[in-house]
Amino acid sequence: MNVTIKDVAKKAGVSIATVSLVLHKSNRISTVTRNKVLKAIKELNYHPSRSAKGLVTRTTGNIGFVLTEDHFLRTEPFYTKIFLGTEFVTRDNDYYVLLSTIKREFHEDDPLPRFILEKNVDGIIIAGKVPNLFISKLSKYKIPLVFVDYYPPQGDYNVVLIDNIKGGFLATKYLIELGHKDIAFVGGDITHPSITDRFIGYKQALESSGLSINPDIIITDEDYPSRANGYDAANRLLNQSKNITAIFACNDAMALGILQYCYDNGIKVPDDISIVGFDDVESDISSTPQLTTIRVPKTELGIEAMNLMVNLLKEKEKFQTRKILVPVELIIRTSTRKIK
Amino acid sequence: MNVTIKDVAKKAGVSIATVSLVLHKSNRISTVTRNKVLKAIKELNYHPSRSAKGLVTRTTGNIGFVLTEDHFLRTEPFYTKIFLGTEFVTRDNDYYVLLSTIKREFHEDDPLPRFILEKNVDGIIIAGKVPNLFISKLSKYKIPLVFVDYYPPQGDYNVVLIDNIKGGFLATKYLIELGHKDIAFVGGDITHPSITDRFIGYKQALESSGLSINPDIIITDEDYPSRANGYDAANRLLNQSKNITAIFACNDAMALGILQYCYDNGIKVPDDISIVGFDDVESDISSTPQLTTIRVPKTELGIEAMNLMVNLLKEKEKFQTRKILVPVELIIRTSTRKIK
DNA sequence: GTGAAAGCGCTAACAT
DNA sequence: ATGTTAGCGCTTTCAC
Repeated sequence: MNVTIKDVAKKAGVSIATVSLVLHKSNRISTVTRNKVLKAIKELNYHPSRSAKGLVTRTTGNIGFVLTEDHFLRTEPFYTKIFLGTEFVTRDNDYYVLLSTIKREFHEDDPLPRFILEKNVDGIIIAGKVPNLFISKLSKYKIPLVFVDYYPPQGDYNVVLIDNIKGGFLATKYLIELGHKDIAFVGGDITHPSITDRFIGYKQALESSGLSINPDIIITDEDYPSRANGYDAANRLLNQSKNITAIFACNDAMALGILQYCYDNGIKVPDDISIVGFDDVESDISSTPQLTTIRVPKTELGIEAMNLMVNLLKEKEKFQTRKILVPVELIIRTSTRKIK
Repeated sequence: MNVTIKDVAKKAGVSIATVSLVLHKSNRISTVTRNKVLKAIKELNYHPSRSAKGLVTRTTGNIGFVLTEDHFLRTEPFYTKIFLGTEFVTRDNDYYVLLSTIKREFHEDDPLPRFILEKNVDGIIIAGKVPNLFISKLSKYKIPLVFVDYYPPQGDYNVVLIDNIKGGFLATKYLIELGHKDIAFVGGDITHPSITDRFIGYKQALESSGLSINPDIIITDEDYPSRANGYDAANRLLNQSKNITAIFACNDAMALGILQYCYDNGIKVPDDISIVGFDDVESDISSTPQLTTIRVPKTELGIEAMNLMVNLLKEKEKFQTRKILVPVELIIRTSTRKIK
């Protein structure tokens, strides 16, 4: 059999209550006794049974992590890294993470993740955009929630977000500082909050520099910010507006598509045109030229989200909803250049 | 409070033992009683407490899933899909999956995943190549193991593998049937069992067709089967051996690198050279031409691994180690053509 | 500062 | 065919 609290108590010559007290950092235990107990725990390699603990405390020690299947399977391991960040935090916090995907299209009678139905998590972290219907069904369960990289359209929630506005601002500001004036914006699904914010940052940078916003060089009608759609957007954009000297793409995938289009059509980057992306994905093969971009600390997002959750669970009632903005950083590489 | 077995018993007008018996599909319960209980369970939306159950059965209901961090974060979601496969199976099997990554370089005093130290899993699935040191440290814990997409160099283990030999054979055989005779092999790390097997399949196909194996057109000294290394291998290969008409790359990443090299150097695919890959990766942007390849059912690998684990846990002692080979399939696209 | 004991929800051996 | 009950390992209240 496994070693239990009884074994520890016997070895340390104390009662099991004392062992429990030591484990919970109670200060009503003398240093001598505490050390005896700690020593016994170490020698026996004792680990408390989660089942027993859970039974009495009515907690599970599990945190659910939910995201849509397509997010989880994305080629760029964006959400995978967020997940990993949450996992890192739990290593020091005595929680386990249970991951479950849901369908991107969530229907009325689609099942919720089993850990929700069975109440087998103490809290749930939701990563990326999820269907509204899912959120509303989930709300009935009164489980603490933390959203990461997505803010639901309505309601007051705990969220951890990239500072997208700042990122859009930094990217655009940098291009302006390089002397660019005709700076195009290429976005995918502009209804996505992250893209909207990057676009806001773009506009703020232009305005703050006294540059006007030219709707002709703003492309936001692609349905998804993919590489292929970036290629397509570049095609439309560059054939129509000849005086563009720089493009801010809403993410690296689109930027890489634009880069590809330029390469295929003899447009030199950064000589003819400067390009800035967003995300800082590591491609399997690095692009030529290398992309100037906004670095998003993905793992950090997960770390922040799980820390938030852990605190939330610790403080219980008196916890107020919190918003955390994770800062981003401009990474200057070779897809941008100064112009006169 | 949550609804417990007592509530169900009261509602159904039976004892808690009867409820438990019904739950465990005992046949010593009359149909009438069973239905009463089932009805109460449904009406109360009762879910047994895992903690209580775990406490008495000394099980946790959790399965660990371990892989190296670099595997998990690979651009192509190969292992992510395997993981998802395991998750799918657990939805019907009342287990939860706990994922933990380990370092690719595992050192003597690196910590094992916490769920192992705390004995909080009933079994562990190990995906992809992991350090030998990790396996040997793990073995001390006497936890049932299933390996997926990797076979440890020594020991008798439960494994779920791709039929790599068959895949290598199918790919090469197809090229031979198209009339190719000078078929190069481009592999990455040839010491990796999967690559070794694909290479064996390659040789078997050549031999079975009476073709000789030409060491000059076999490149196996790249350290990792990446796109960049495929590019590099193509560079060396095609500058040195002018009469090659086809290349079997050990995976799609390398094949795409080769494709890129051909494109950059004016070599037409499939006109000048036919290329076959392995894995059937979906790229963010589909290559031109599209890659003929061997499809590997990734989710299926996870499903098989978890099924194996569930059965293993069910049968306990009398379980003999099992090997499962998951079949692969030739996917013919446009990177290959018949020659005269 | 420490211990005794109740009880969390369940399973399984035993009784009826 | 169904019920009674001990006990799994732990936390927590209450006594001392």
